[in-house]
Amino acid sequence: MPKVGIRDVAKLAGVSTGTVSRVLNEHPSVTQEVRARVSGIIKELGYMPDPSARSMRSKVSRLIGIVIPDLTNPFFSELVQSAEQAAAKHGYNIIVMTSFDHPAKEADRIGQLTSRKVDGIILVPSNDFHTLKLPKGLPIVVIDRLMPGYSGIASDHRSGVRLGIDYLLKLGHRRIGFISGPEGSVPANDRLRGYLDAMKQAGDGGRLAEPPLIAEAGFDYESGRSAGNYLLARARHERPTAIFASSDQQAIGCMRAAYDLGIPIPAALSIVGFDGIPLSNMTIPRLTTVKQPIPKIAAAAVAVLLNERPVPDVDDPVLFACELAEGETTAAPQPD
Amino acid sequence: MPKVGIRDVAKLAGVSTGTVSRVLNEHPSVTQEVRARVSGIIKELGYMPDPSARSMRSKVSRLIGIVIPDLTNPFFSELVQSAEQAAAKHGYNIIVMTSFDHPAKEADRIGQLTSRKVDGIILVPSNDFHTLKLPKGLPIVVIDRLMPGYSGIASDHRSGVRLGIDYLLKLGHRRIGFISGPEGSVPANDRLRGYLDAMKQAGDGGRLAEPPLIAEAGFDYESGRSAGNYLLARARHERPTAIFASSDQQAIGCMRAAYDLGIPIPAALSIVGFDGIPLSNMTIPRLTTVKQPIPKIAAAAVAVLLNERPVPDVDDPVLFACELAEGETTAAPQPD
DNA sequence: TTGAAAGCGCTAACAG
DNA sequence: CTGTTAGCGCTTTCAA
Repeated sequence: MPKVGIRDVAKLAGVSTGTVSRVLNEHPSVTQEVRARVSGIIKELGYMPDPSARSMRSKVSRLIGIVIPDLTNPFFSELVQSAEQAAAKHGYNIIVMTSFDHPAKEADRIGQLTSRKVDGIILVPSNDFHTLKLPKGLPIVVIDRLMPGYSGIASDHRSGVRLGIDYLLKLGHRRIGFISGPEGSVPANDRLRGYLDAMKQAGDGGRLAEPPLIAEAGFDYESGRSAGNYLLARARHERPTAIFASSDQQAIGCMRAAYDLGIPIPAALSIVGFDGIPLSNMTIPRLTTVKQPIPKIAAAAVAVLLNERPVPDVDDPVLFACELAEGETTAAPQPD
Repeated sequence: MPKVGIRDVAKLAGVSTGTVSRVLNEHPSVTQEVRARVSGIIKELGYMPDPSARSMRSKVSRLIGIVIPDLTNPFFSELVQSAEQAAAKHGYNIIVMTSFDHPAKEADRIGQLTSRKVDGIILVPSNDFHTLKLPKGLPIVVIDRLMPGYSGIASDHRSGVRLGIDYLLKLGHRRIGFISGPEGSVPANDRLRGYLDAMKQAGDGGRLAEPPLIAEAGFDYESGRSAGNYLLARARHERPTAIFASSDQQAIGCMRAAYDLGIPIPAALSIVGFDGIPLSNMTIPRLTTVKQPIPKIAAAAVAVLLNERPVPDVDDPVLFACELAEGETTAAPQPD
């Protein structure tokens, strides 16, 4: 089977390779008739244009790179999967890379993608992104963990958290604890601000817990567990009756902490998570959480790279609304 | 910044483009001295060879495709991540694609990868793989869900399951239920056989439960839950005292079923899962599970595609051993 | 609207 | 060991 090339097609169709190329690229200036004949031959021969040759001439690789901190994190794997779907619709494919949250590895990966001449990069920066210099000239859209100075797309963490806190307030909770994300992380800060906003507004002039019930932590399970222990290891009347965690994994860690301390959920403690990963539906009890519109974010990022959507302004990121998914970890507080 | 090409390097180094190319490709026949000078210039100029041009000539894309049913499944996402790591060590990158377990989508994706001229494909076939025709001439290695007739790499499901069942037997369990995977799935069958092997061998001449305590299910959470309900919704003395699930997600679904039925774990029911995904460590109680050596599988698959490891024989797949990870969901059975 | 022809940037003979 | 040179398979002017 001696590999069929564009010339074979041209010969059989009785046209020049130029015309075949024009058919391939849907160039308007080709007669219906010729187009039909050529397309026919192409199908008949099972001809597949060589992408290397193509991209060498046209400078388009139909490849998008995506760099994330950790594919094992369900949030990111869903993101990648959504991006793949969106890209595939346009004939684009995705190269995935994991940075493991190491700025050096991250820089290396971005370099690889650059030299691969991908048409664009979707980046979820490592938490410590300050040293990162993004290559100019290659379209990059930052996702989720926004970086000041680069165009970004994310969900509206701040108002998303408010959704959760307001829900707890409405249930009657007042001593609401908060497990924050790592300091310096942009989304972590946004989430924290959402919490502070909501608490202040509901504040009844300062009747809320003092000192503030905030524990700083990484976004992972173990951190959430430690933070939960910290918030819950105190006398009953100063202990929060509800905790909002900045990630589902944290929330699940916090559930473990409560379990180890013998605190029943939701009877004695309500918990709300953030992210809406599949896992949140599998816990016992099912986790109440604020769900991020991951597919929307991914699709928008792809659309930007494909110029189907304007590039978001550098200091005005595109934000998508979150929604609350009620589970079984929330209930009205017990009377003191 | 007028894009630096191989000729710029050649000119500045006072050599021909051929020599630069040889340096790039680590061809042995270049003097240390010349090699050093050229490398210097390359670095100085920040020259990056154009991968399209390269692969057009050399027929090597340094790209590996990986097609899996669902990236959202933690087992597969870890697989992809491991593959990415292994590939990166050799200067290869990974294109991921999701088939959603649709044979048609799967075929399409494989076609895309073929026309992209990737150097090889790592494939986890859809459960219904029988219609699938793999393109000849492109190295493909099937992993996890082996396909008869294609070279494959997986963990040793059969003996892995025995590990779990033997553990339960040693704890004293006799009525051990089994949640199998979907019928027709090769790994599901292997796991089932592991169960049957172990039960028969421990059988004391047939004293084991009759009829067999087997429930068929998909590998997902909901299926596991239904299967759990099925196995547990019977009178106490005929109910299994332990259940082995063919996947962690099933096991977690089964935990939910037990919870809903008011059956305490591990007091009244022991559960063992299979896979060893991160999630198994986050449940309450922590899941005892049989852990698959995912990184080994991924690395071996990459090694095969890179010719660093012999291609496994078509009817003799490479199998890696699993290991038991003891959690908190297993204990000796209660006296009847 | 279509054909002819000139490369894209690199690798791989083939000489020397 | 190194230079020269002929393309890889396609896209894209430039003419016709």
